[in-house]
Amino acid sequence: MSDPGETVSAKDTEDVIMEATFRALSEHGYTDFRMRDIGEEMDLTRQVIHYHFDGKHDLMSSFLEYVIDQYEGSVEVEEDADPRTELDARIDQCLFGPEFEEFGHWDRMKVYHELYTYAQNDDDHRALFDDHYDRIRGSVVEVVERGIEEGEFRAVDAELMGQLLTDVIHAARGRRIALGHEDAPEQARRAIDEFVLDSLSADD
Amino acid sequence: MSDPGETVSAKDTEDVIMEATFRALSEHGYTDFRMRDIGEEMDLTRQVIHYHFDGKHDLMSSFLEYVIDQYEGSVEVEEDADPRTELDARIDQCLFGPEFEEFGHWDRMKVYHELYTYAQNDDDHRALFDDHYDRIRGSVVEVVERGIEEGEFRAVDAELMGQLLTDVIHAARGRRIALGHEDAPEQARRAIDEFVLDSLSADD
DNA sequence: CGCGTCCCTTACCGGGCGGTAAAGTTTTAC
DNA sequence: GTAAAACTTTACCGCCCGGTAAGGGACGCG
Repeated sequence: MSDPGETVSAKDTEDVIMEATFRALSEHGYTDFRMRDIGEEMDLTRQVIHYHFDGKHDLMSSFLEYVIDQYEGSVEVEEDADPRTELDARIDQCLFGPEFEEFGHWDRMKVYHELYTYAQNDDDHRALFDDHYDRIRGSVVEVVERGIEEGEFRAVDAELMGQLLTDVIHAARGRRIALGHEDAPEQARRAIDEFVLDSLSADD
Repeated sequence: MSDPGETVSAKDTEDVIMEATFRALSEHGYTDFRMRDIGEEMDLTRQVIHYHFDGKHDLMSSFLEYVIDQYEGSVEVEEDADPRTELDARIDQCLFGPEFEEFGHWDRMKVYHELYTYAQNDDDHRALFDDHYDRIRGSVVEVVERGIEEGEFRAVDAELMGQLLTDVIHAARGRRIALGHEDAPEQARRAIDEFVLDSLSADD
């Protein structure tokens, strides 16, 4: 049969490995994470990994791209809304996940943030995150710029504003994950509203 | 001789081990960090560690306390200054280090941030960081509250403001360390000034 | 001196890790 | 139909890590 739903292609198996890697990483944490753990998270034996990937490092590089692609693919914002609405939507999505508190969202974020910190010791991984971060920040900057053009926002330094917002979002997520502050995202949302966006509106 | 500068006390050795641990961690990164690396960073053999500490985990717990104590001990702010000045000083110290760009400051921060992220997988470590974070945030909140009382700041939610500031600081440091954005602390400083503290002053 | 205590070293080990070799098994190609 | 190609498994290995056992030297105290 050539039914792509039945036959097992290399791509399918690689996705299975990626998801198993994600689960293993999520359960054990980066430092205690072993190749064997991946095997225990899927129906295949752990040795298939060496057929599809060239060792642990290569696997992690591919996994990092997988995670980043998934993150960026999950962002859905209607771009024709007015700037303030779009900005709110983007912030909410970064802080609370695509579908508010979707199951597994914080597990994914936990892995994401762990990889982010570890990336400082690996130039390739660092570059991947750097590009990714730039795209996230860029999308926020664009909205701010549009808001300024349309006269809805004050004429602030859009780059700086975008940077600040992304930083706050990132910190709040990190705090929820690393310290267990479950209300960190909501706090960040309030703080952004009261102290940052408040001064952004054009009428003052 | 009972000269404490000549005899080798347990405390001295433990400090030597702590500093060697710091260097090893700084060079190899948390995940590739081995007990053996500590031995290579000091004149003693690595086995002495097992005399002073009860295994790798116990060592890391002690090291975490050591790092946190050092961090908090390095904070020096004249508390009799007016609120805005003290707030500025605290922010600068968190962003740029005790003595502006003191040598080794960012190496220490790198280790600090790595431990912070890893703490999510260890309840004891997480608790240590949680308390620490609370003290840092608390000191910022206090200044804000004082500023409000003295009429220098608007009557904002001091807790929320303190949280926001600490989060921004944390994110900027993390970005400099993990992504190599050397100007992240300066950007954060500007953003805080222009978008946050600007709206904090009482006259508006 | 001699004995105990504290601190450190030398030598060694068991276990578990990532990785490989070779033998299936299934799918594709002609 | 059959041979090659693609994929997976079983079995195995060498290395390196954290940890321990045993001993040696320096100091304190009788």
